[in-house]
Amino acid sequence: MGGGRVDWGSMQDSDVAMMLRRAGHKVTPQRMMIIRALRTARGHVTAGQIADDVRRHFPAVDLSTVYRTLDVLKRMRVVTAIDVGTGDSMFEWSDKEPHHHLVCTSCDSIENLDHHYLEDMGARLKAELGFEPNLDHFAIFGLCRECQMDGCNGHEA
Amino acid sequence: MGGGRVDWGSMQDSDVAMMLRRAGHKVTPQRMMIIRALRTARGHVTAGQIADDVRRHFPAVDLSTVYRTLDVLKRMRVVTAIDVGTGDSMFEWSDKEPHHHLVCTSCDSIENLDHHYLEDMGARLKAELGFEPNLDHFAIFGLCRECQMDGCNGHEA
DNA sequence: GTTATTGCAAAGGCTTTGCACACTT
DNA sequence: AAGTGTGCAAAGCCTTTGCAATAAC
Repeated sequence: MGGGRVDWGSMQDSDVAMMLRRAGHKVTPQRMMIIRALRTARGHVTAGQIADDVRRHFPAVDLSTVYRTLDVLKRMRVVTAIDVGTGDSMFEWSDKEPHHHLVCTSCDSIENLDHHYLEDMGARLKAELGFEPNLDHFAIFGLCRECQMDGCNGHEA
Repeated sequence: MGGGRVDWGSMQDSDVAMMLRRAGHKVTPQRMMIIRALRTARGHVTAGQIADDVRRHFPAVDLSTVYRTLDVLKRMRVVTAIDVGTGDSMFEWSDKEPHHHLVCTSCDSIENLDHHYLEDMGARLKAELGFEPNLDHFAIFGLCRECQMDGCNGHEA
């Protein structure tokens, strides 16, 4: 039972550093900058985007360091990974309410979706099927309002 | 407006061949065997599994041919691709009712989920947010009944 | 001083692409 | 005959891993 969701909303860098140490990890400049990149990103970012961001201040950071740090943060449950099928994973700092993503398959935009849209379904899965869904992060594909208007729903081929 | 879902349920190989031709594609033994592999698979298969299956009768088939054929079939909308985050895509012949997948993150089992579990949510997304979801295929992650029992919900780290 | 972490480089897995030859139409 | 489809090989992309040097504890 994973237990409660912590509110990291007002967390400071020093708090994150302490969490790292308490989890038995070391606090390095690279890690702090990766964390900062995640926290200042307005949403989901790829590992490559994090690396690019960090390199503006710290040019030598390697992608492998980013991936390894993301691994640590995922295990600490302060970062969530979502896979929207674009080939690369997207990562997000989990300081927000549980929420989900509406991915437009035409323009690749991603909007957030409030958790309550999935709650009913989740309850039914558990009650009727015995399946305990992990609804922390969910991606729903389709067409956003604009792309429906544009008629860019091409009958390809 | 993709339009209605055709019932391919009782389709025969010759029907598929005709569809290919009508879509301007050529009917080759490789394609027919790939199609057969997809149709006889009891669920979702990876490109590699299709290749292995086809090679039992036709050893020279290349993975690139499988991928290219899957592309054709996807555009003809007789095959659906789902991404369950395992790194490789899974493909499925779309001769069934729209349905979804419950993916157990502990034992990697995949059960099907009837469409009606998602219908309500889909309607709300459209009505309240203007987002037209594509609910043809959906993957929901979580723990199946057995893995909840086993307590293999490890607090990793 | 110990131990974890980094950067570099290389490998890994899945998928895509270029090209000449073969096959379907 | 015309044109698509195939196999082969190579490349592409994201991600992971091995290793010696480095930095945090």
